[in-house]
Amino acid sequence: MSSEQIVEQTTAPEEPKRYQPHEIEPRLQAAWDADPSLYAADPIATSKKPKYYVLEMLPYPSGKLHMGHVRNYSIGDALARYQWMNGFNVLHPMGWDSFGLPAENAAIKNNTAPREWTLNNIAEMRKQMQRMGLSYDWSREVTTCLPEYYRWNQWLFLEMLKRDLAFRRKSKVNWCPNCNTVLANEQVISGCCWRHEDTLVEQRDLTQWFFRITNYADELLDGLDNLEGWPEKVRVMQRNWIGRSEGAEVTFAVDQCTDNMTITVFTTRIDTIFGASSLQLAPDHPIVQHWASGDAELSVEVDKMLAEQKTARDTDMLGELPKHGVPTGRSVINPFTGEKLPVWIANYVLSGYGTGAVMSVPAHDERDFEFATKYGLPIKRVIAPNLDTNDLPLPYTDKAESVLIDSGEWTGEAVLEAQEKMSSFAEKNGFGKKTTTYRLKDWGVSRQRYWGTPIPVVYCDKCGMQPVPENQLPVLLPENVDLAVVDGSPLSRVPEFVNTTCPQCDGPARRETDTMDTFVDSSWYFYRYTDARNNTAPFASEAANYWFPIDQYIGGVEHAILHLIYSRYWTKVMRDIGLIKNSEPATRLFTQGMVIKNGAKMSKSKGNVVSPDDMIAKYGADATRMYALFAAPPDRDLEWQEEGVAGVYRFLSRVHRLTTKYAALHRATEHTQTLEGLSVDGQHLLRTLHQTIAKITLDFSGRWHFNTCIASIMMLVNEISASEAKMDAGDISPATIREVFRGLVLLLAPFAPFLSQDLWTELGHSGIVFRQPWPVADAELAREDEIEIPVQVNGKLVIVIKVDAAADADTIKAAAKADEKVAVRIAGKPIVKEIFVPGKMVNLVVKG
RNA sequence: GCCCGGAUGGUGAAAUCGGCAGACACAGCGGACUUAAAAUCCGCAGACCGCAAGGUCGUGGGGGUUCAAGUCCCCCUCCGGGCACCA
Repeated sequence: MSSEQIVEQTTAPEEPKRYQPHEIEPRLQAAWDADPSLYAADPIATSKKPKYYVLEMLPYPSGKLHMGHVRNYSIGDALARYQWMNGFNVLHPMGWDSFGLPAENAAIKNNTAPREWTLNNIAEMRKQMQRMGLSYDWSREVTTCLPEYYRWNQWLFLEMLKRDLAFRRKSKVNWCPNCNTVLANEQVISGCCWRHEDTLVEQRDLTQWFFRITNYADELLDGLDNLEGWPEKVRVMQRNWIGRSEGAEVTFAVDQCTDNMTITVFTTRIDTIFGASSLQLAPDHPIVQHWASGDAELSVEVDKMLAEQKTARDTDMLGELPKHGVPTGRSVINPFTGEKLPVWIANYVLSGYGTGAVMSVPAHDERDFEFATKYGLPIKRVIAPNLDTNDLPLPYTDKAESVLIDSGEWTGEAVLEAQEKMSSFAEKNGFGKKTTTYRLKDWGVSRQRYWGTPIPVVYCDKCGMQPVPENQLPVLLPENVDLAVVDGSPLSRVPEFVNTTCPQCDGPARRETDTMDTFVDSSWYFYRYTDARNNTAPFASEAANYWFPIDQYIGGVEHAILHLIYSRYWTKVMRDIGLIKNSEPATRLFTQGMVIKNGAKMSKSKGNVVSPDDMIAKYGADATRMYALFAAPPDRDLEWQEEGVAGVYRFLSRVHRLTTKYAALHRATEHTQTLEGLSVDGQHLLRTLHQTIAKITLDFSGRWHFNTCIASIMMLVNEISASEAKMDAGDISPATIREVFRGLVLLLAPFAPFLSQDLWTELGHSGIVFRQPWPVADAELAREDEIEIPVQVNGKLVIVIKVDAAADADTIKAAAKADEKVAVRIAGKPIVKEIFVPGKMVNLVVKG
């Protein structure tokens, strides 16, 4: 038996067109790929359409797409296609965040070059994205590890250097012994490296490059109030991260001190200063170091405390550390009262915040209270709800509607006013001022690793640090570098790279061998998309100003702090450099939920990873994408169930079968605007179509509950399916059938692009389905002429009656009372209230 | 400790403005088609009582507002996330 005979036997002749995504999808993708202009945005100069920039966060090219990517991109692609159909000039690009450690680690492990490994991964993932049918404009692809891109990192770095926004400083830095490099504060999670959750981060003293993000702390914070299109959650996280705290600095003179030594504290409660009973220093406060150097006993105590703080910080237990301290034997003078206060060293005071010194007011601070109780320090009440009620339990920390007591000339003042007046008083008298502190620290960007952007400066013994002149950019990352993990940057072991000449004096000089944090790359990549092939500037301002801000940015909430705060910062810097006009990168941000399996995030270690490739191989790209949108609303976590994908596949098969069945009829029927003389069944079908259009259109405009959009399309298809006999019998006009299938295919286009394109052609239409106008819901056709009204008696449902949609209240109430079941329940009982909600329900309240 | 989310059938979920709880699917059960199976199609399906008609209960728990509460208010439990001796 030949194989052809087998095919003949298994292919039922009456069903010649089965849904075959593996035939449709690659065929259409090949056709789309052959036309690179298909998804390219219109040129700025000629486009008359309004612009729409939709962007999904660019991935790290690990080699394979995971389900999180699939979900992220399915959301963005549905939106991009929808906006295209709504007549927007859509920019929907994609790129690769391709510098970073995994390439180096893979290179060490497999003995390949990071560049080769990365570019291979990119090629592989691009293929996967294309197989998924994502509508990216590949002519704008951005690959951050290529010199065409990273030279502009260097250029921007030099611009920041000119403006003193990039600077070098010796400081304590976070060091991951596993990555063998420095980490930014944002990359330290619970004392551990963000890439190595079980590796404790060490503190090292190194000279590092920083970006002055703190210059923009206020703008970054205040700007959040206007980002109404961002999730509140992200805004709160950024507010916490920036951590602005308004208060005052007060300087205390050290008592009996010959060299006029002072200690400055930061406090948000200067109003409580009359209740201060001691001054507490962080164990690593400079003055403590100074005193300890001449006091062996104190030195031992301080070292112990420091070790204890470090351990607690590493294990994320800083807050639980029992409070303790040691007296220094010295005192300071409270400048407000002239009182002598003992100076202690306390383990709950942190050097990294404020001034590393606090005044201790036990009566009005939980921590100070605990400390003072333990060591028997005086607890003096200076704040009360009012002058008469002054015996509430301590510590009393309320600020609002409280007044000062026993506070000299400020007694009786309200707390908030007293804070203003007392800071001014301190300032006038030279021992303090109003001030603001931030949790946000400057962004350390030096990395002692190979696979990143070289920092474009050189060091000359004669001329010092010199920026690389612009015409010498890019500083190319050398190839064939030994990546062995030992101290120091791998670049420092490449003499051809290190040894250069000073741009100032032409004498011998050494290049900077650190590379930039990869978050620099992703801080501005979305501007590059607007003019991706520009080789004389990072991008033309004209292009960026046309496209920006991004209308909709979509990505995971895990970037709420890192990427999303850095890129807001760069936007402000680039604005101040004069490159762009916008102050925020994106007006709307959407953070999609995680993809989980068996209740846990998919991960190799849990063995619950579902491969997108497998899903596409089994069910096709359309079914896989559509399931990702159908299984849960996009902002919630999504439990991946393969049976669900199979269900969507079956649904698409039904769509395919029905549409192809009526395709010939569709092709033979002229489009007619007049839909008069419709049969009841035809009317019904059209009504469902237009209700579905209305529902989906509404959802795209706000809620994005694509799961219910797809459910409504399923209902439409169920109804078409139920009308099959009537369509076949001629009870529904060809014009109606034509309308319904045409509408169905258009509605499906954002969710199942391949099938809709295939069916669009099958229906006899030419061209690209995503260039068709989005269907408009006709309110008249969508209107129900008969509605169902639930009738309640005393709030309990009795029956649902059908009434004319236009019926008035009295008619409906009468119909309700006339119903047998209702009549039985209200018989002989006085009706005390009749509630009628138009179009919704009737409730008869009876007595007894 | 503080700040965000969340909790609804066997499962994913729906109910957009306080108005029929469980749409749409998945899994399940029954049936049709088939020699048989797959595929497909039709039907059933919150729980409990009942042969049925029907009734009672039901959106994490407790209270409240209302003619009417998954939805609003108060208190509590659990789960997820973020922040945290931040002075």
